[in-house]
Amino acid sequence: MPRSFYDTDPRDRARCLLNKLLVRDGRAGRIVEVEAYAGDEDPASHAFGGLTTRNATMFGPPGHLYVYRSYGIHWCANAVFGPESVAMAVLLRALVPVSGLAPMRAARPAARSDRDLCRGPGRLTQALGITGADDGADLVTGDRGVAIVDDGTPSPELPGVSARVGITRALDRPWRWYVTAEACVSGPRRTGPV
DNA sequence: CTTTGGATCGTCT
DNA sequence: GACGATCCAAAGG
Repeated sequence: MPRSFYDTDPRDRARCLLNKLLVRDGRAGRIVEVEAYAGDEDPASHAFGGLTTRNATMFGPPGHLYVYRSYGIHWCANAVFGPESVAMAVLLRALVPVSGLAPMRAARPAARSDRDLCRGPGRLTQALGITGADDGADLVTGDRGVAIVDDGTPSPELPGVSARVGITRALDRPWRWYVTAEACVSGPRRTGPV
């Protein structure tokens, strides 16, 4: 994806990431669930309240990877959106495994089936081997082996839409999008289509 | 299938 | 000193 793809408001463009590929060295998965976080306008965003050491990558140029530690245990991966100094991002919540299944299984012995390899934000980073060391990687150039690429598969015309998962504030904002009827979408219950 | 509780630690108050 | 943009195993229907 070109840099310009990311240099805009993720609330308008996050759904365009659906069906794109997240690639990590020999492993790849199709993005089927995303959430937009709108910086200082969004009480649920890590950037709400301004620049800190943790969220600094979100304030940088678009098209980079923002990785943070969740609940002290897991890593979660975002694509940074919007111009420099504007801290917006899209959380990648689920993938359909496409290639490199063997190393994914090795990285996630707890997964009972391939469906669970990348179903959830903490799980997909574990399956692809993404950690805090990858924070700041350039998704456009793939300078550190992580990239988002378009293989020609179009995004769904009518993605599912819902409130974001796992947050306690700004629950009224419908900024989660997913591929309807896709078994690898996360959550105990999948919300219905639009 | 659903619910529940524990793990674990960097970050910000 | 509290609290997460979570996951997993265990237990009950």
